[in-house]
Amino acid sequence: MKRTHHCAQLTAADVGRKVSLLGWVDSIRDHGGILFVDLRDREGITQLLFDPTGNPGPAEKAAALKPESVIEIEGEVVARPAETVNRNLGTGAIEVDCTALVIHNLAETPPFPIDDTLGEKVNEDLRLTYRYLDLRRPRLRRIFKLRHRATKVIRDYFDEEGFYEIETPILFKSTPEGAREYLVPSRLQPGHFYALAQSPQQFKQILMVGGMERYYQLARCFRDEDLRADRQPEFTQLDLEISFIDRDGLYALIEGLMARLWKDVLGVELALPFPRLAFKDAMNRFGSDKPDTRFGLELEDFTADFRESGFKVFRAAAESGGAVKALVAPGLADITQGELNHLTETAKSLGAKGLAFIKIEGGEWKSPIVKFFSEAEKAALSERLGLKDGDLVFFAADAWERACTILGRIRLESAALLRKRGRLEIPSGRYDFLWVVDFPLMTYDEEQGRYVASHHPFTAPVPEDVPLLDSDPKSVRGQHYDLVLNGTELGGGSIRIHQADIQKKIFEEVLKIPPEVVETRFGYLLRAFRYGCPPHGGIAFGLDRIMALLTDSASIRDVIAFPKTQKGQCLMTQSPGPVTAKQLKDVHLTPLATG
RNA sequence: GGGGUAGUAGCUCAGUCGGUUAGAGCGCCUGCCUGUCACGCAGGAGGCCGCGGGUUCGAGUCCCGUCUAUCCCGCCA
Repeated sequence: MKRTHHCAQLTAADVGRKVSLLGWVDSIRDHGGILFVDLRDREGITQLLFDPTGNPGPAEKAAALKPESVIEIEGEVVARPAETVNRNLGTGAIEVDCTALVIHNLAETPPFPIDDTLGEKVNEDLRLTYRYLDLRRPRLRRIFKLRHRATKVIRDYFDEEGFYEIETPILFKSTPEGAREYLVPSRLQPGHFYALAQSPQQFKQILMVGGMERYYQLARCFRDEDLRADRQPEFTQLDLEISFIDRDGLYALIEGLMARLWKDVLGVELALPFPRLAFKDAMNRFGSDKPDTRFGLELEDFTADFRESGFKVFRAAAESGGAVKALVAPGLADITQGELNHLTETAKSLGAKGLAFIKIEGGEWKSPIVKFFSEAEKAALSERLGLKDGDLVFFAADAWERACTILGRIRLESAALLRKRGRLEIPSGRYDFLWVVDFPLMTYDEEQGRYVASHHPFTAPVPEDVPLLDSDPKSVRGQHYDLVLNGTELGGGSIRIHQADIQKKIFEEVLKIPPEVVETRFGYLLRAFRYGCPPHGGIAFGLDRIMALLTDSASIRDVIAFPKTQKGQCLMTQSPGPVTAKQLKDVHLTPLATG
């Protein structure tokens, strides 16, 4: 089998050349006598000519072809008649006059069109069932080409920066502190289980203790949690860890990586360095710890203005240490009742009791609550929000973080409504990177009645906040950082604790994990920290999320070759599936009676 | 676990107020066609209206349940 060229290669310069091409039949145009085939391979399309007068054998065979069949041809490159040149095709000036045709695989009719515009609309479950057909669409071919290029750039960059690529175990032990894990029963150790690694976190820290200094990995990770458009049960992390580095060093390293990725993959120059925003400011201004800063619509704080308000709901929030936040959607006073109901439901799903609003129409404030406002309160709103006719104002009054979160969500929804009306434009090709920093090290978990690590328990506190660990844990800031792009969290990491005594204190005294549990789960790590542990830090990125942004994909399923559905199934292979009684017996499992 | 959306021909969809034989475009099959490139022309086949139950003289249409996909909340150290 010889292939002299691929299907995007031949041009007018090749006229007269004898060539051999292999690929898929993209389309057939049978004119009764003469017959054209568009031959497609990974690289492009070349038109084949089957002429019954010149080469009756191949032409007769070609009449039996069906789309998506795999064929091999030999022929001569000929110039197309001037008036039939296809300028939309790189190879449109020529065609191959076929002298031989081998049909390697005559395809059945595909269940859906292999076409970008038509195929995009086809139900995803059908496309996933026949993923190999979906993958033939140009859009997906481009995605996986770009994914390959991106991982190549990543490997080159870290190689130049002195990193080692090191693999860590996927079969790990259960560490119930984090995400729910996939359990793997051990055959050799009856009653014991591995857990599939939810991230290489602990191993990469041990690699630092092991003196590797600079580690990275494109690591497959597993989490048995409910899925979303940006979450799959198995996904790929770009994971790295560095000894002897501080936060600024890490920011510069990662900014260099992103700049290289965007340049080499998309040809886009990113402005460096990325802005940094404290968690508190991100919440106050955007109502999110992963703010989309491509548009304004920032939140304003009116807590002080309503501390003595006649409007009980606002006063109560302000008096009890919460916040009163407001958001203007310019020109959205024409919101429909349905849209407003939807926003209210959204606010309620986040714990709001309702969604207070004011429509400004014809110089009047139309709102169920405005009658409770004093003139001073109205003046404060009017002045600080710069209200104009046609504007719509939303309010949230609640505990600070909840009030921010609610309005943050309303901000995104309002932006979507404004975009739909053509009143807000977010240019495609705009990439707003930013670092979110100064996260609280702990947050108090009402359900468990104790503090839990906001990021993970290995995050080092900001040095000047260490004295507060005992007195006021919730105001201790962690040396944690998230990289956010256009409202998506690309990744996060931290400078780690590298001293056994501080790590033990965090586990036992702050997080209140019983010492014996600390010993079984993390004993080996604490032990390692006692034998010369370098200061270190790292970060991990969702490679799938990065690829989704680089390829403008709505879901990471588009950038994963064989993704799973929201119920965690692979529709093509029908996994997960049942196993035999013997298999269960081998791993010492007995099924529970169900139903 | 909860909320939203969708499910009608192979695909994408339409289907009025509950009414007679459920339609369209693409695809598929047959025939014709020697310069097309979304080739064209003529003809044809193709339906458990996701599934189950209910209301009704009558259900694709209304009600209840259920399944699947998807979006979101919870969850994701």
